[in-house]
Amino acid sequence: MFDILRQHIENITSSTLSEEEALIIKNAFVQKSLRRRQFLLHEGTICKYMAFVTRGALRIYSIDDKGNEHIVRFALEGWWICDRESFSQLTPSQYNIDAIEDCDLLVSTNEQLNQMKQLSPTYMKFTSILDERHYAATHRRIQAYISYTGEERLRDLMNTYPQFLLRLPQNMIASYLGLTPETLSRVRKQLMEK
Amino acid sequence: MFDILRQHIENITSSTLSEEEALIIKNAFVQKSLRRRQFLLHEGTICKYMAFVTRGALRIYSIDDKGNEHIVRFALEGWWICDRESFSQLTPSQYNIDAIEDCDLLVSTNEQLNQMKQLSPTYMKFTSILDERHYAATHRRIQAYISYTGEERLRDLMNTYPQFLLRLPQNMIASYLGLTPETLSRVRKQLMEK
DNA sequence: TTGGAGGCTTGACAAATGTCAAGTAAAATT
DNA sequence: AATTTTACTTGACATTTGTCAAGCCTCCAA
Repeated sequence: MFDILRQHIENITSSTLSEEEALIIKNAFVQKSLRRRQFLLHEGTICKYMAFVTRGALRIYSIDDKGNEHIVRFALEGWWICDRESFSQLTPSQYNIDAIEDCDLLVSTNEQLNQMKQLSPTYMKFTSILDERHYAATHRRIQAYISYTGEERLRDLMNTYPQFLLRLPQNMIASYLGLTPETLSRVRKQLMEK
Repeated sequence: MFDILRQHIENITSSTLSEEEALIIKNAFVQKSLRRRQFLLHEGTICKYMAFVTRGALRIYSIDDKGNEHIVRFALEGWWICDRESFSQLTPSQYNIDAIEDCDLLVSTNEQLNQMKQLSPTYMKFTSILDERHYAATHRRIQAYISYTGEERLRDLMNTYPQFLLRLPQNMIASYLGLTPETLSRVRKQLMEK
């Protein structure tokens, strides 16, 4: 299972990990499995783990005053998930993370990650590439919200992450897009007709 | 002018810069001034500079098919601005950055920043703290868009960045919130009446 | 001083999205 | 397989937001 992570790091950084470095990284992670609907993080608690997904799907979401869920992000195989604000500043999280499907994860703590950055230049490079990508992705997402209608955001999602539409339930897609399930249903229909 | 940046770095990192480190950092930046309406970045070009604002205000925005401007972010004194995707990956930017007021900036290139990270542990710490903060801020912003109405986003802005409302024109605030100027005007009125 | 130009507000109407309720389809559980 | 729960769709209507047009105000430049 660690091989998936190893290959992922090597792909992203275009480097080969020495056996020594690979061992350091391997030792920094613990294997963890979640059944559907189990939680990795509960609102109000501190996010202790950064998780790499080797199988399954998760979501991070908040719950507003009226009890509505708002999904901020999904994570599928090869993605990372955690509430980074809570994780790095040790503050109680406003978010929940739970499994949409049964999942296999490799989890690590903040101390272990920091140590790894010290010990492995490749891992350091890896995290900074991920940070850049995340930066770009969130920028694009904000852009989409301030500029696009629901239909345009759906079309954008179809181009950017078509897997989501095949794999995740409509009500979650709707929440991710900032729409109600009813509106998404109608917008989908309109889009079909074109 | 460099003293503002130096103190900023010291504040954020809770460290004191040695004279040697301070010099390294100082040498990595060049002073640059912009008059109102002058551009730091034009759409379609590569973003060569990361800018620290010592005086004035700027915005980063895109222009859609219909010619509407969409402001992604503002930068006031003590803030940083650049299109980081273009900056670090050397791709043409989809964004424009221009001065809302006359500005004084300290600008640096990607190579210089990377070199600085190598040479100054304090600067390295500084950038990772900023990354974390940026991460948290964009998360909150996405959150606001998927959960809030226009009125709620305005109220949120009043709590988070009250300076914006005093200093920046309404039409830009509207664009930042993803509303038309007309809608913002009405929403403001409603909020006053409460 | 005066004449724009741009920014802000308001009104009337249109389009997009939300809410509530009902019905149907699909999936999970027994 | 039967039952129960959950997800999805649709209709009717309410709310929010956008669009277009007009008017007012302020600031700046001629």
